[in-house]
Amino acid sequence: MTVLDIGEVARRAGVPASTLRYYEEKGLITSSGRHGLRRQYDPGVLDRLALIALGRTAGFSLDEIGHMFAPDGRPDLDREKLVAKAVELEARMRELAVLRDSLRHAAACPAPSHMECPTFRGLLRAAATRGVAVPPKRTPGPPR
Amino acid sequence: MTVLDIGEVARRAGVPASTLRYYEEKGLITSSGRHGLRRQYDPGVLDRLALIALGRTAGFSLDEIGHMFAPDGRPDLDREKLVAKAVELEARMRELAVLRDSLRHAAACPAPSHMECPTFRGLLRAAATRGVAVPPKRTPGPPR
DNA sequence: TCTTGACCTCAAGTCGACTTGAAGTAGCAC
DNA sequence: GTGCTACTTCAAGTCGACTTGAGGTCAAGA
Repeated sequence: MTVLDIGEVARRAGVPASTLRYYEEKGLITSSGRHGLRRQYDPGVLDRLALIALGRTAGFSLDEIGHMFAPDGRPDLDREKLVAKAVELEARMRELAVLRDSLRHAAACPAPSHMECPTFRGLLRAAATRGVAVPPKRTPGPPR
Repeated sequence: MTVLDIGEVARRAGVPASTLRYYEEKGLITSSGRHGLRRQYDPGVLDRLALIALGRTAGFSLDEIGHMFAPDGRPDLDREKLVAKAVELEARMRELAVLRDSLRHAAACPAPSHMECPTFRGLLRAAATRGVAVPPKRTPGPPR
């Protein structure tokens, strides 16, 4: 009954139509039909898009997210994977906490050069020896 | 006196030589000379690389990091930027915390389908309306 | 009926941070 | 003097997630 035009879905989900087409091509969403040329979606796609958005912010790739749907289209989340991701998030959070403290310290440190501050140097050593951690990605956003 | 061969620097800093060349090309590091064709670095480059690594894990781009060095090569960190980054990190951490809790909930939730769990749906709504947050980048690692 | 504007397809481009490959060179051990 | 090997340069390729552009279609409103 209530089918949504791609433009409507784009508006409601807050993503460009091009992204919807891309997701469809990748098999992440399905259009329920066409109105002329135009894709129509049923409202459930909004939940699905929300789940995709959620997965993205949790750091899952689109491919991984694709595997989170059962053939019938319902989410079929692997609970072990979820827990694993939670653990991963936690590690990342700890890293970020250290970093945040260090940044604050560096900002407040009275040493004339940061290089003369023992705390800062200690931090550097840690960063250097721990190997480069996974950097958070900057908002990709529309190029240009 | 003690100058380091590029291979030595690579080994000590834990980055491939190609990365060092790339950083040099970008103006992030400087080689102190050559031994034949080979780049030589003085030991200070290790600190600099550590600082670069640190900046990367804090989420600064290489370009931003490039601006963190004074012309004399000493770090010249803009304290306001550091604080701003700390604030940004904090926000990101809060996001991650929410996400972690949600993942854990989803993993433990007894509802037959996640879609029937009110908590999960609430989470989805949040993810959907908040707009897609900055996803953490996955370890880039060597392609292939 | 005509226009308009939102959609369509498909190929190619973008972004950052590197890596890879081909072809060449030079210091050091023998 | 010969090899080996670790370096050199330069251009091009890679990765994921999209976006952009050119050229085309079509339903609905005037």
